[in-house]
Amino acid sequence: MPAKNNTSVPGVLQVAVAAPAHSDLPALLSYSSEQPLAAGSLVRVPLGSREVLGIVWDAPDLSSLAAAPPATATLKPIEAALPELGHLSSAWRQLLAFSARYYQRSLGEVALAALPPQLRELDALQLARRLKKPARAFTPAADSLAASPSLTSSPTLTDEQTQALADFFAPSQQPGLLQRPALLMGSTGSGKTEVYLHSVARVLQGSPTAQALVMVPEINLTPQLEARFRARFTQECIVTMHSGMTPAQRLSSWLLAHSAQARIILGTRMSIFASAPHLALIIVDEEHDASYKSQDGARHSARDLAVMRAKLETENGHSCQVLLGSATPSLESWQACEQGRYLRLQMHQRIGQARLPQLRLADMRVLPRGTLFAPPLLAALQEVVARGEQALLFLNRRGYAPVLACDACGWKSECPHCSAYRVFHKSDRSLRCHHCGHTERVPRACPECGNIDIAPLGRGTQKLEEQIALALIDVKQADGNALRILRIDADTTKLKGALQAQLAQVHAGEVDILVGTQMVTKGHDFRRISLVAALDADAALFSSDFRAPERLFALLMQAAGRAGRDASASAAQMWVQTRNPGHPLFAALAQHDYEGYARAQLQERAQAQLPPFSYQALLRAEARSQEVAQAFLQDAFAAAQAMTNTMTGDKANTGITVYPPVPMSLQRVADVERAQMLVEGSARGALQAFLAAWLPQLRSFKRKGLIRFAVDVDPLQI
DNA sequence: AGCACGCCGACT
DNA sequence: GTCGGCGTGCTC
Repeated sequence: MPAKNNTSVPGVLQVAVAAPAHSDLPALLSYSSEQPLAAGSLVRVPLGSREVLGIVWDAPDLSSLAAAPPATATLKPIEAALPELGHLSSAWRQLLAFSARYYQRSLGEVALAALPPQLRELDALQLARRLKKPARAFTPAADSLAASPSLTSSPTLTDEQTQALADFFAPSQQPGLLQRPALLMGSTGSGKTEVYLHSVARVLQGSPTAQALVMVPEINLTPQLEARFRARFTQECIVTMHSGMTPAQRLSSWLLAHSAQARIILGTRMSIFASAPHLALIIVDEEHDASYKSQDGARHSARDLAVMRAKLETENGHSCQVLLGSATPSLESWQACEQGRYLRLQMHQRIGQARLPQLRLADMRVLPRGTLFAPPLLAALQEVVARGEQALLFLNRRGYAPVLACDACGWKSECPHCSAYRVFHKSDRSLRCHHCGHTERVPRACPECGNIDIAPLGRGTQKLEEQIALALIDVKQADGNALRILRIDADTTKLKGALQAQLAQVHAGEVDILVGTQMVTKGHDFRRISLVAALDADAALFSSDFRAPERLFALLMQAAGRAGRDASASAAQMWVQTRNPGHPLFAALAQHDYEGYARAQLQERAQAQLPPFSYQALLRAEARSQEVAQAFLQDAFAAAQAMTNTMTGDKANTGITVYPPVPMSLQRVADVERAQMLVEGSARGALQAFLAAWLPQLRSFKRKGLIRFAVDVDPLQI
């Protein structure tokens, strides 16, 4: 949708400012300005008693003028223009306008939140000073740029990699038409990163100004990604963008990308909003990963926005392609391939001799209750260690035990502020709530009845570390020394650089058995691990969340991918301890059959009319009491029903289904009660139209005790 | 969201 | 007599 300027008034600017979602303010505020400023320009404007950063926006077209702007004579003038900053491109503005509309937030909130915080804080003078300082990032000297190609030594591509690249860059059948997004399906170890590196090289060589954006799901993965790109593109300016950077670093990276000096941008989901005027390629690695969906503020999906951004950039005159990559794509992306909306690129083989690990199920039903490790798994661990290889034990629960309980009276370590148990951490003998952070020393005796015998129930990674050490106490390394066990989880990696240091220990072979949470299953390239074991996968098998099986399959595939990456390692094994060895998920996993599993899952989803065969939105309310949260949602529910009834008219079906409010599964967090209600639409457009008509009414249902409410469009967790 | 204004309790 | 609690209301 090209921007229309048909209601612009000379001397009047439409400006987006950081106004919250549910304030009375319109999306754009009018200010007077002596000089005309192009849309996308940055300005500082007075707002109430403060002065804030604003973005000059395209004048709205007549149809969207809800309320008449104030009389021109009474408009406040802008405080200052910031011409040194240039302007934000039309494609960028359209992306942010789309994001605001689709995720039902105000334009100003979304657009301003997409800029680096420091840019918002600095006034015109401070900014001018900041811009004089050369940005502290690697920029190649001009002469070396001309002298050597940007692409340095790269390994020979496999046939599959060559084919994937050829297909991705094949000229579109009809010139001028939008290139379809591509989904690169490559099993772990098939060399997806190499395809990314080549794609970026190709795009950068295709145009002297072209920029590429590469996203990874987690901040932890940026260092190794950055290392790979810096080693390959020694002559290019590369910047990173993630929330772990200091405000000054973030501003610096942003300015380099905005000024097009940086040609490669690496980052987490936030980088989808980077200003990059010549963006020609967006890569989304591990596109199935839930981390691409923002869980705070505007709940956007950076993966979905990447597809939209490529489209908008292309429509605005310069072609931009998008490449999604995963061994286990989201069912949404997989379905898009099946329907021909996305181009499928497949790589089945692992590089070199590396083979996918063999799945070994340990049937826990045949073992005495309370067995910690299946004997065959222990035997396999011993063999692995004896060969001087490494093993990874994976348990998705940190701490020592998830709950502490009293045998005598039944007391459990509930958090006083949340509807959850506090987790026992043995190292500092604390009870910690993983939701609100509330921490206390472990009581000596049961606080209810004084019984001394309070016992930890279940196990977390700390206990697992202890148990495996005990179970293998007689096992020595090949050279006769004691086993070295290392635990990696959020608790051991709190300090900056700790994770990198611990991973280095693993790489250096200073560790025999690695114990960890989900954190270690993602992306890290372990060379000598030949055995991976998932110790407690059963919980996810029977979860009420319809996406749980999809996630578990991806998680186990990804975990399995950590094993056997080195050709010299012996046959790699993936162990799963389960009481449900007959579950179809394991059969598919044993065959490494993502496609079969995806088909079966999609069929189930189709029958139940679940996404991607329907579209969902959640309305969430937080309040001082559950009654207030529910009462608010009840009003919203009634309004929604009234709407669908009127919308129905003569038709039998509006395509919208509204479900009654329910408490959230984690009902109380930090003394805030939470409830939600689900809205389902048979089509994206129908759901969007419904939300746009419904949400403006909700403000009038606000009541005392209601803290906030928000919608989550395309929620991942229900 | 900020940040004002505004009307009621314990301190120099 | 003032400092400060956070309840309502406004911001082109």
